[in-house]
Amino acid sequence: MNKKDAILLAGTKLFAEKGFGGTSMSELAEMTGIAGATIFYHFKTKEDLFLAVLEQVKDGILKSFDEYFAASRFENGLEMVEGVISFFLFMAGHKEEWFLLLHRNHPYRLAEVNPICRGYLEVIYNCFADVFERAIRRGRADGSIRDIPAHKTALIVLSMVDGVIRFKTCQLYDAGALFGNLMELCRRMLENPEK
Amino acid sequence: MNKKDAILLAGTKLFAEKGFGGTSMSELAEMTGIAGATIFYHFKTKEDLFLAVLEQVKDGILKSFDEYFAASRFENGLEMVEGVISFFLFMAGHKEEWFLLLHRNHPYRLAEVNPICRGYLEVIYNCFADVFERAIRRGRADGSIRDIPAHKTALIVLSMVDGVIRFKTCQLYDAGALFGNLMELCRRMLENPEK
DNA sequence: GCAAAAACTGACTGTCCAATCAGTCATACT
DNA sequence: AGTATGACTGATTGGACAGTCAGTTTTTGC
Repeated sequence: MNKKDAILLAGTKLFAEKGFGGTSMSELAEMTGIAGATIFYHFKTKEDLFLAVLEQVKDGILKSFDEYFAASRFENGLEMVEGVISFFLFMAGHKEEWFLLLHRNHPYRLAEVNPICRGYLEVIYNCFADVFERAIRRGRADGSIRDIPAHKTALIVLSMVDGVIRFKTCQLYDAGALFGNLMELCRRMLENPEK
Repeated sequence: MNKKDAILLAGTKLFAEKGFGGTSMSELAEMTGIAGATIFYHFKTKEDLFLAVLEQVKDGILKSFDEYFAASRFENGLEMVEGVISFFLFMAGHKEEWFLLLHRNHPYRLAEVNPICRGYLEVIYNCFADVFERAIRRGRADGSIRDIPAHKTALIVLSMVDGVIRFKTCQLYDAGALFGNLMELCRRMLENPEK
């Protein structure tokens, strides 16, 4: 593999597991078998590397959702919400390091002073909120979801799913065991009783 | 103020804002006007200080809920759930540093190897889950909440509230603006339609 | 008032780490 | 074959940091 990609790969893993402050460049060098100075040849500073990692995560998330929607069909909006929730939980299991990274505090601190970082985070969370919002709008149009504000409701559903994923990655309890309940509660929260 | 308490106070603030790795003992010393060595007189290591801070947070949370329940009366279980959610959000505004600390990754990493830390976190999250679970059980008994598993539902409601708080402390969007929607969605999720 | 204990401190140490730099190696083009 | 460009590296540097220690000041008990 390309050394630059190897650094990004190891960087994603380390930043996700140990955070920005907890990761040392020499550790990263040792892990990849690449000389320390080589990392600084490809990435000017540690922060630059972090931003490159975050950009990759952003691209990965956008691509994943694109592929998911390209391959999926839904009966109605409510089923689309349920599908998106399942996909979120699938992704959280499959790409745990993405969510570990996003559940750390450092990206948000950095975003306060670094517009590039802020930009990446905005794209990621806009994507997250958007997929739910689109599903809710569709559900309202087809009558499967009752008359509720799409954007705000999308943010709350996102918070809920994100909260469950965080509790799982923190090993506080198992999200898998809650899957069925989560779906049922979401359905009850959104569904149109008149239909 | 007692120097030990001043150290704990500043420690809570710094660990919450900058994390364990991002906080330096000399910074803490400078902030409090206390000599660096004095901190190590009261707390053997940086980790010891962190545990003491977490213990204080734990005690504060338990005390807050005790006081809240001592001062509150609820018509039924569903209203109790709503009251608890409001109180959570109130606390998240009032004691932001507690939630910043709990939304960091370090405590959970430390908990994997340090049983004292694990103990504190368990007490905190058991408290959180318990208050919701009690409310749901009461609601099921008085008929205001439909027939759903109390513990699992409590965990999901907790995830949702915790998720909203996290999004707020990360400055991704404002929890206040979602308050009304959150309450309405929760009510819809739990309420017993037969009543 | 005094002795013992507790609280506190300045100066220091060894370690670790981000970043630099001068220079080597591989590749591509002429 | 020669050279220019990009990829890579070992050795080093300067600063920051957790933790120590020997000694001073303050508090406590009598």
